[in-house]
Amino acid sequence: MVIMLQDGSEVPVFRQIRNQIVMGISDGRLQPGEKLPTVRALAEEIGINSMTVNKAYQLLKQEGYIMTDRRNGVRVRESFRMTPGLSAENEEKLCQLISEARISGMSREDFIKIVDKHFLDRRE
Amino acid sequence: MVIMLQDGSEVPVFRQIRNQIVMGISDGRLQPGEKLPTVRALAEEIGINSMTVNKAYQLLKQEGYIMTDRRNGVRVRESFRMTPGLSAENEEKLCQLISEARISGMSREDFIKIVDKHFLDRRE
DNA sequence: TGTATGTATTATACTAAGTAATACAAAGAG
DNA sequence: CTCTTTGTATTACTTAGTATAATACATACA
Repeated sequence: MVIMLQDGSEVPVFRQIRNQIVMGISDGRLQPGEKLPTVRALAEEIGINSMTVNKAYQLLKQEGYIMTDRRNGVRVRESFRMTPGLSAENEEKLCQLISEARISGMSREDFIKIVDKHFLDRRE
Repeated sequence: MVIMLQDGSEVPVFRQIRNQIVMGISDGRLQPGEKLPTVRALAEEIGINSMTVNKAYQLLKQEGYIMTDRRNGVRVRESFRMTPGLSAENEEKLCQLISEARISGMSREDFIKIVDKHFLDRRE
């Protein structure tokens, strides 16, 4: 899977990497057990420092999305043991999103259309 | 409307203020044309520097949520001339939220329940 | 003429992000 | 065994963002 950095973004690089890998897992571009690039390979590929890639991998590991092994490299976890639902932080973000959508005059139905567009998206 | 700061949060103070005011407008706690506290009053109320409050107000003004006047203070705008919908940035955030929800095993229906909970919430 | 308003300026301190250069432990390949 | 590649740890440095602090200014109302 290709990682594309948005250079003018206010989102830190390590977090952009983390986010794109999570989206890749969600939509099937990254399969369970699939091997990810090494920290050095990915760093060179996108032209950043390898410690920044390591930071992204550390975060993903801590969140339970990937597993790291000193010799085997980094792989997507086979099974995710998470309780289905939104984290408190994510529900807060969603609430904020909805507030701005409502003020703009967006309808509930149009909002759900966007939700469905992303929820049903799969590219496996 | 009472502004409550989360001290251990990674979200900057000026952005927490901005977010809470936007939510207040959305759910009706802040009415169109309603006067907001002065930068100095709000700063003292929540124990922060007045320039931090000013930064939040500047952001809200730039986004079209409030109007500032040198003598009249700060007021919620009477009408919001925005095109209904999500900004590109917000749709990206929503896509990210949904990815994490899907990986956790959350169903589309349960996600929409949370959406409705916030979309239908009004306290006017 | 007060005075209270948002705003501008300057300085300082702190933290996070990112880079850079190494070094180390582990495990497979030869 | 040695060599190489892996993730990881460490240290140092730069840059940018956040927040505070102390003023000062223009504006407009009482």
